Amino acid sequence: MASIRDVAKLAQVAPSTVSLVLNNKGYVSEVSRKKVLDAIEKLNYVPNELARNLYRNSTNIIGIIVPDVAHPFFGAFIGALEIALYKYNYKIMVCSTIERENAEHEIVDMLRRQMIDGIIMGCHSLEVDLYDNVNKPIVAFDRIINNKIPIIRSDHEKGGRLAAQAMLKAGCKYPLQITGIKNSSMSAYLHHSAFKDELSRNGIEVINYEMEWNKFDMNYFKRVAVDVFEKYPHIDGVYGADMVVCACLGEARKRKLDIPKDIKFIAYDGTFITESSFYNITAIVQPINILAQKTAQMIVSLIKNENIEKEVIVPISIRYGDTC
Amino acid sequence: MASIRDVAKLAQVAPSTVSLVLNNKGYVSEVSRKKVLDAIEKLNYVPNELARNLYRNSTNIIGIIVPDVAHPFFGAFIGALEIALYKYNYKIMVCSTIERENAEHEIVDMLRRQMIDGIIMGCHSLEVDLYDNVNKPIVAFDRIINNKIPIIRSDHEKGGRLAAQAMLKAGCKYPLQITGIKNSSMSAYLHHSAFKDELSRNGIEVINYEMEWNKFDMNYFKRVAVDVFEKYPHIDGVYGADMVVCACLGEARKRKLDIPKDIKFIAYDGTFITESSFYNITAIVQPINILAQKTAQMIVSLIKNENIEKEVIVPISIRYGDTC
DNA sequence: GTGAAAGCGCTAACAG
DNA sequence: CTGTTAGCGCTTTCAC
Repeated sequence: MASIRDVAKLAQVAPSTVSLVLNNKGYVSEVSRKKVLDAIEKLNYVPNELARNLYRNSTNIIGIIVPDVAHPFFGAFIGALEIALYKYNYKIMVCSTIERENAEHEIVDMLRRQMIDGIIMGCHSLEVDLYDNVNKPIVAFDRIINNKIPIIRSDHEKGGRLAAQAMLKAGCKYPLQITGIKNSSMSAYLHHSAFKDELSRNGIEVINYEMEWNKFDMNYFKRVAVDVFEKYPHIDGVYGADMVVCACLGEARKRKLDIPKDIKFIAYDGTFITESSFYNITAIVQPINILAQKTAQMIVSLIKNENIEKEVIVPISIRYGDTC
Repeated sequence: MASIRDVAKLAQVAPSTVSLVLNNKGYVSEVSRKKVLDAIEKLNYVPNELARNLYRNSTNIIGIIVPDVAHPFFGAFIGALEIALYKYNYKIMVCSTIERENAEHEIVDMLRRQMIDGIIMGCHSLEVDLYDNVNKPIVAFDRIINNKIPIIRSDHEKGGRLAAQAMLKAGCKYPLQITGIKNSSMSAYLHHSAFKDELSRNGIEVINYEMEWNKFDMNYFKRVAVDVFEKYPHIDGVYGADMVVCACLGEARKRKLDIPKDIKFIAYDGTFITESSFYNITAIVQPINILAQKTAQMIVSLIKNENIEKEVIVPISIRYGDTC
């Protein structure tokens, strides 16, 4: 591995001159510049980023924690974040907490150890106090951690209301919603309670079906779907996150229900799977790209020590499909 | 930021002693150890990983390139890789090439600059010569780069054959396969040609429908589905990757075809979306966890300079659903 | 314009 | 068992 000193030696200049050329800083005579560039070429020299990182005390890497990369919502979010952060010259390092409980500790630790410049926290931590003494850039995505850490999320209250209104308009009388909520600090709580309230205000009571929390595999959702229809065969509307609604649609088919006549479905999130199913599923669509852009912007501002808003709420909308 | 020197000063020992304590190396008297630990506690000291990285000339980060993190296959692969690599104490850094053409250059560059210790290359590069002079750990996932870089993939030939046999058994006479292949170095080529050959051997000709390459969005697949049925309304079997098969199923529904009586479907990959659709889609299932484990194992061996196999081929199987 | 020198924070020889 | 010292490879003052 050629170092900057080797280049300097070959070019017959000082290491600092090489550095200036590399970083396009200060003034370097054309003669020296040429000699340096030639030497770099000849030695096939590549600067060592680790030394730079040490000097600058930063890596231009942002850590991202999500429950599960393979989940369509988080997958899309991460993809969008990668692109958004790239514009600010940051790379991403992804950690999933599902199946790896201590991922959260680890990434906070990496922040402390200077391995990453900031964290985008998109999972539902149970150990909020983990973040108490970390006075470094952290942005919370769709989750309240503490009152110091800024948060970005969709307008879930409106999302829940939109869904409720669509159910009402479609003439739904016995709606059921499937929740997977640990506690009210999770913002999913917001749309589910808005959904319930809005319907209730119109004289319709929503059945709450509670799932296990932080479960994302299709087989589990299928079991939930079976259970939902066994316990509540009379329902004529289902509201829940994309994947579980997909599973319920499949179950409705097995039960030979006519969709949307017999039963209506609205999915929350509106990831590609609501469009890839047999039916186009009516969905409340979270604007993933905008969320990612805002999140990227915020973590970068935080790193630069700029002023930021404590809360960014992004508008949400409904996309009508065949199921409601 | 407290440094190792501050700790040493407070503990009244030398920095090297602190280092020994931190790394649990060599012998340190209980008295010194205690003093050091106290000082660390008091100063809230956290070692700076960047300095370590510089010294060791490694970061324990593996770069992963895929076309699209949000794609269900790659999402699952990345999730599995994260877990597999975690066991070897590596973190991952993800890059998608879709929408970011130069991601590939960048990540190779990071390898050169010592920012990452190795690369798992899971996208279909068009610039194979990019890798010619990189004499560092690279593993190719499902893709031939050059004869120096080891490859891991499923047994696609068998996958194609299994699909063909299932189609035959189901009595399919006019199968169509949807490909998205750039050139024969892509291993998708293998299963598609095996599929065609196997059916041909049984007197059945497969129609080839060629999609654009490296396109992964659902809307595109839906357009493809419409086009497929418009051009070839008489087909009674569709074979292709998960997402496009999902789209075709949706189109078949619109055309009121009876599934699987009128038309059969087999999806290649078998990601969760084949199980989340209205139907359980019959699929050739790539063993993502095993692929990820083998890939992780291989890149780690490569980093450690151990001997490795040049090619690892993992068995594949068919999962019967409702569509064939 | 350019070079010498200090230092980012840590590790590992090597004396003692 | 512990301290001194010399780097890892780069950047940046600060003289010249």
